[in-house]
Amino acid sequence: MSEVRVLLVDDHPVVRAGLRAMLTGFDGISIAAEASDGRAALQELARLAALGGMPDVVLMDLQMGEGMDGVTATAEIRKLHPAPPVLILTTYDTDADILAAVEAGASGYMLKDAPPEQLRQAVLQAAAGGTALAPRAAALLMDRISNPGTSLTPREVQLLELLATGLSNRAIAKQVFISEATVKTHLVHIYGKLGVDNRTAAIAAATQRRIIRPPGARG
Amino acid sequence: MSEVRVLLVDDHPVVRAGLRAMLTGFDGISIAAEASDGRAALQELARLAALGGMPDVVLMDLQMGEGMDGVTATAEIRKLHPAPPVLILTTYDTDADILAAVEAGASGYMLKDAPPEQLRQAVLQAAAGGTALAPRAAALLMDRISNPGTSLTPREVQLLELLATGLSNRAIAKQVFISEATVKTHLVHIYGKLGVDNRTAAIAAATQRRIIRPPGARG
DNA sequence: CCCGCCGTCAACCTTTTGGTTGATCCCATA
DNA sequence: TATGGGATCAACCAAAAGGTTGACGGCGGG
Repeated sequence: MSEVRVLLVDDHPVVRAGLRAMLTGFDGISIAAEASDGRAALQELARLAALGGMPDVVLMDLQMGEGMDGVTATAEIRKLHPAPPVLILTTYDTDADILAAVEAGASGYMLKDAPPEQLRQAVLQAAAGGTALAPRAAALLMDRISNPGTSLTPREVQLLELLATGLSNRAIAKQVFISEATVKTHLVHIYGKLGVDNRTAAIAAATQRRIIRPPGARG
Repeated sequence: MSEVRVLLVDDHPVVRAGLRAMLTGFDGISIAAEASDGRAALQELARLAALGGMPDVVLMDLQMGEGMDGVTATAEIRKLHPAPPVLILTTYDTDADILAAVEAGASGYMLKDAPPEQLRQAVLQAAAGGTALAPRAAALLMDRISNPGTSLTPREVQLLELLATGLSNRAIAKQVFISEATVKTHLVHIYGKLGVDNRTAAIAAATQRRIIRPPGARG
């Protein structure tokens, strides 16, 4: 059987060098190409496809500074190409990241602090059409199917976004043409659903869960 | 002249592999040892010191999961050993991170997305007793000496970070062992400097200006 | 040596939030 | 049609935050 060819996607040269060194050190794995963000990854895939040398697996970081992020890139790949499974390799294992990646169609979710051997297994697994999940990712998905979970309504998310810009209740009320009382009612509901008891904690929680974007987020 | 010997400190095997591959690829740089967190780094230094083979520079990540973080480790190194300069190599370039690192006695502050050549220069620079700063870090420090009055003090930045996690004034006070009155005083100063009049707006402004990381940006 | 900034704290007052109860209207759907 | 959830609002009270004034010790630069 031929080698498993990997497309590396990570914005840090250092990390790409590390993955290249680590993966090429394994039998049966080689690097097909590298990209520094999601858009570059799509271009690489198009280029490789034209050459008839589609990679067997895409190893993708989630957070990528300025460029297209990993979730978007994963969704794009899934939309455009049937072929290469996407294996997420990232630093964080928060619910939001894991769920977003899985929803985007990732075949696996691994953490960068995983030992090399686990990484090798995951790459081979994904290339073979299987899935590879870090323990916490697996646990989360199991938990999610048993607990549907109370989610925020669109209106609540909207208020949360305004909240995060630093507006007072009165200012929010004016902005969306409702009374201050209604704003407070919404906020109480939001706090309850997020499990917090004040507005700053709500912003922190909502940002963490990617319900809203961080104030001043770029891209 | 002999080689510059580097102690790598990063919790990710992949990143260490990348740095090792990259740095050993340069003439005049070699890896003395590696450590996966601050405590391990201190132990490595003690071991190397006993062998009479102190490294010429410590290349340290700031965020290190479970173990001792990079700022603490840097401060410890500065306290215990006169010798090896510490060069920070990290993902974020917010004021908070930069200030904390410089205060802890770091000789430089570089970002992981820096091109290899810049990294090489920085390592050599630091090893030679100089400093190496990423553009944003340099700009920040310049700004602080030219207009001292308008920028936030380290203490204020620290409170701002706690603020962004959703803590109440009382909780912040307990966290940093000061009175609630002092917290309020600091907040008033912060609001003034940021041109806002409440805590959520302060978080939004500080995030936008990259004084602090977005609430819930992990790592 | 003195002045200014930083960090600390207290007392006081006003404004904003948080939390509760209860109510109306609309809309979907069981 | 009945039931429930979402969105809206009011009144009320308690708690927290915002704002002001004043004060004190330390430390560094002029």
